Amino acid sequence: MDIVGIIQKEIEERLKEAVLKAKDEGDLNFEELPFFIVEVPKEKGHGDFASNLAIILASQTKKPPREIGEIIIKHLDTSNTWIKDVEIAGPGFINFTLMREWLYQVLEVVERGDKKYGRSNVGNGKKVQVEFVSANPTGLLHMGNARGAAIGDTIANVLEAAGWKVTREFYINDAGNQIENFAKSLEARYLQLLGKEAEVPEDGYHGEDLIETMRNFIELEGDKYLEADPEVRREALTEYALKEKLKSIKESLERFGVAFDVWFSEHTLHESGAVNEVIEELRKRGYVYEKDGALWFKSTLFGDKKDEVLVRKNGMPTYFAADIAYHKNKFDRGFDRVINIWGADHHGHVVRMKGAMEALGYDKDKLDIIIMQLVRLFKDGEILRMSKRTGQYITLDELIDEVGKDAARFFFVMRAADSHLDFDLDLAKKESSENPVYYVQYAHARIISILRQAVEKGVEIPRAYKTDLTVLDSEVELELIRKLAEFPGLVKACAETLEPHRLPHYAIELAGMFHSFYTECRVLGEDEGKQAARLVLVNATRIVLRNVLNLLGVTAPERM
RNA sequence: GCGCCUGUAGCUCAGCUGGACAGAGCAACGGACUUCUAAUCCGUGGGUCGCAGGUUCGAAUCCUGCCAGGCGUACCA
Repeated sequence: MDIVGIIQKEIEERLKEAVLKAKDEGDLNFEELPFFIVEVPKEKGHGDFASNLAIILASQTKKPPREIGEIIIKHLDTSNTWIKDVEIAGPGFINFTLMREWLYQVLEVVERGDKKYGRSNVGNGKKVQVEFVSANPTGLLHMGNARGAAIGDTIANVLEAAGWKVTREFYINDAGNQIENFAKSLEARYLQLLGKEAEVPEDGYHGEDLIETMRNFIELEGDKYLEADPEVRREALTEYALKEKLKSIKESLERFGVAFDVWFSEHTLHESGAVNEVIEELRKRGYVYEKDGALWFKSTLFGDKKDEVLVRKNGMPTYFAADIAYHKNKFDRGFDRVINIWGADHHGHVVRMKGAMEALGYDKDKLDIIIMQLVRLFKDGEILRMSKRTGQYITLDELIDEVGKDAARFFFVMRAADSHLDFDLDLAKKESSENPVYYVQYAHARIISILRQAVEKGVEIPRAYKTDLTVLDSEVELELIRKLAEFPGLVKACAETLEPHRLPHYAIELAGMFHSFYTECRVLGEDEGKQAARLVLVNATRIVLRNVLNLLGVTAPERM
């Protein structure tokens, strides 16, 4: 339940009634009721809620906003509401001050909601698929993948909280050119380890992890592929290496707190004929032509700058063709909505992909593609270029080892996806104890400590509805409750905009307000009434803090 | 060249879809622990919101043009 939302709606209704009544009685003259908002103002001095209705109506009614405001207030019926006071302020805002009881009501709602506080049903049980990370299984996960993992998983969490039925999916690019390069690189390492002359191709994978992989392989299989037909050899090496890489990717993601529901192999799309089928389908629909021996998709029809190759001259379908088949497969599985999280290096792909879906007759608006800007890594004050080819990159595992899962996830989600992210490794290490995530977790640990000691003293944590909460009347206490009240609206907004970065900011603000409260207000040892009310407040804060941390995939520690 | 993203305090970034005097965290400086965890709190300083126009009662937010950075512009993925 979202008290703020309910009150907003209520005020909106009352305002509408007032304005229409004013019109009927000839006090206001306008054609159409314009769109207006009821919001929680940033400034405390502006009341609990505020509306811009009077300002919006100014141009239609040809009256000054403040005068319109007066007229609206004259016709406003505030009976049976929390509204205590209404006034015009600034350029014509209508500010509402509510009876304090609404805040006390919030505590009861938080307590009753408990784990469900913040959840809603705007998704209405519809099916949504979130595809993210989808890293090439030719190496380990790097910082860019890590950012995608944190953002994708949090978006999935938020959608779940908003009532969607979510499937988390990882698309395994286990086909195509890169696999060829991968195979050649593996072969070179294999031969090298067995004392033969061989070199990793220039556009191959130079990372040292492949040496390790081939060492493991030799331990199992020995040198029996030394004299084998190179094609057979490469296939055996690749099969083994892909399995090993995928396993370690899974393990890293698990450590990072990310669990996928579906691991979807690109290879199966080629094998099943799905890729050829979708190409045929596009051909039938007239979106395909041949040129220079290759088969092209007319992506320019959908706003792309150039057409895109589906099948190469050598007869091999491109990554794009397979990806179309994959996305068709997604829609055919009955998802009401499909969300992709891609790195900025794929942004050129967006228009084509949506175009292809349109060409196949799907609703392209059901496909959301979130483009995530790349992570720039700094070490010793210098930019560290990341590349799988050269094997120059910090892995997700190393990141977890150095700064921890919680800090890493929090840090990645804190930045908006479309902002470039500078990640200074030295700083992250150095500041690990000052990282904002600890600030939030510390608030939670402090709360648990209070509650624990209360129990030890034989003090029961009182229920809100049985407690006189009106003794919570200091500024810090009321501010804290206001913050708790914001939470459901925030989760809803994050789900709508697919922008989870507001969650960490909220968590920091909430923790900050709690820390201020903690310094200013004692809980245990106060007179019984005050102690009881504050225990209710502290417990409610615990619930919200835990819930927001859960959404972020960050642990809420009991001790620090 | 063209397309997408970005440009807000010394640094890293928010700014709730156009609202009421531009915020936070680091960093700097000054205070606060015999009392529920000082991984904390309180206070101070710091900004022509890249630049120039435009729309609007009102612009960091929308439009146009510049400037700077990132990414893309493969029969790679």
